[in-house]
Amino acid sequence: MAEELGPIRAGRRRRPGRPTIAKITTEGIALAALELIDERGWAALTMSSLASRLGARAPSLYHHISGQHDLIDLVRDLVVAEIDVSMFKSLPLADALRAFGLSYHEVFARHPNTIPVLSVSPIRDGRTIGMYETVMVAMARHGWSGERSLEFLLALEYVALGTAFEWSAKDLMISTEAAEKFDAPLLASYVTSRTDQQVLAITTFTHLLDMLIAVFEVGDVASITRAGVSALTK
Amino acid sequence: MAEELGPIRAGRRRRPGRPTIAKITTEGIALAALELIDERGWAALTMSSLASRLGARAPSLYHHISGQHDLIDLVRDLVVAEIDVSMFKSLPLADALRAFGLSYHEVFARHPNTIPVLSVSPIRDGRTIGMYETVMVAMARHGWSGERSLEFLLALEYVALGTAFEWSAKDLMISTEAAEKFDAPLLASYVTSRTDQQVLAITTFTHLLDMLIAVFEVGDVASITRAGVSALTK
DNA sequence: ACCTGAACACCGTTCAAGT
DNA sequence: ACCTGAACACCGTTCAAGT
Repeated sequence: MAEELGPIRAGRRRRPGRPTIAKITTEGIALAALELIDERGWAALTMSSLASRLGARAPSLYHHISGQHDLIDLVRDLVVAEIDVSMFKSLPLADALRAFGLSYHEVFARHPNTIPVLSVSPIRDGRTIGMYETVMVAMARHGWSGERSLEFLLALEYVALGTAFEWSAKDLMISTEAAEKFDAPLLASYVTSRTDQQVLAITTFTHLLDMLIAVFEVGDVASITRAGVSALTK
Repeated sequence: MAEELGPIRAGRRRRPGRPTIAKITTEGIALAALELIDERGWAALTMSSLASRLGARAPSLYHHISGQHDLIDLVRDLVVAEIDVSMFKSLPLADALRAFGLSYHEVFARHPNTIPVLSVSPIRDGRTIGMYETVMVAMARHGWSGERSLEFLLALEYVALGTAFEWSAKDLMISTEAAEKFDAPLLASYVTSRTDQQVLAITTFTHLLDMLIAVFEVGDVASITRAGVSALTK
């Protein structure tokens, strides 16, 4: 005899209704979002693609996050969690800053696709604020002024994010093809010769980091004169 | 008697058909796009809003550009056109690099909303490639290696774009509210004390630029040792 | 409480119709 | 050649219906 199902079983997919155990958690959303960005970039992070990676539908996400806006904070929190700040408890300031800078760079070189959005979105998560505070406190303990501390930290970030993105992201900023197309032979030769991108990124960043530390160790950067540095011998 | 108009005059707006003089030009699109970004940011740059600023409809734009993709190149071309590179013909290298850096920073401080997209999109326009080549040629003439030239130029860009964006864009990266909310008193006090954002941005950038020039003037940045710079007296 | 389909307002882009 | 409305496939988000 005909079962009495009617339109209720018209489709083959799960019908609405609260599951006995939740399918989705905020942590799960964060992890899936970072995975998606690492693999395919922010443009691929749609509510639909994110939900399907979690075995659910886009509207379900709104029970756990308030909108796309929240995704940025969740992803930043995950990435910043990978940055080591423990060295400020044990090492002298200059050594700690170097180790911190290397860790910061390393983490973003591992997640270069996060940079385009994270580098231009206001910071709203506690973990990142906490990281800044840790660095600032260590600097203050060594007598650095607020201005000097902020200038150093921001310069470190710009250079770290810039090199990590420039040499790790899928699309390089300057392509050999573009340089050749517009008849810039010198630039083309420089760009082409950067063969091992990953190694060069770390080398370049390390040079710039050491330079920053050396200069800021002396005092406020305003006190460094061009004549002074020029007088240096190798 | 009823005029025989039917659906033809149903609306009051212009019907399709080629106008005797074109309403839109590629230059007009570029200028309108930059205006829109300066005023309201990239998110506000929709095909619809752009077309309406030109007195046309979104599909019309496709007769002049191939898609959103092209807008980035057009906007970059306009912005880079404002950067002065004439100093490389007249000034000694160090002075030319300083004047160039200041011009570069000034232009992006005037168009901070362009930074989030321009700083992470591959360069495809001839004017920007030409700017790089000009700087590279001047450096090569003074014996700078390709590696040294690229490292300097990229470091200059990261720092210039970073400071221009940090202190000029509508949303600051670190807000006093966030620092207070997450109990980071030192950071909060530093951020709060940055009262005159515009002036500080230029000051900070100038310090870092002078530092970069001083260090790179000596040689490849790899040759600068921490001990060497630390030995500097004020 | 939490998942869902349907619905809404908006995108970018294509295309045939019109001059 | 160039402008247009209509149409399409896709967004993010809301909400009532369902458990």
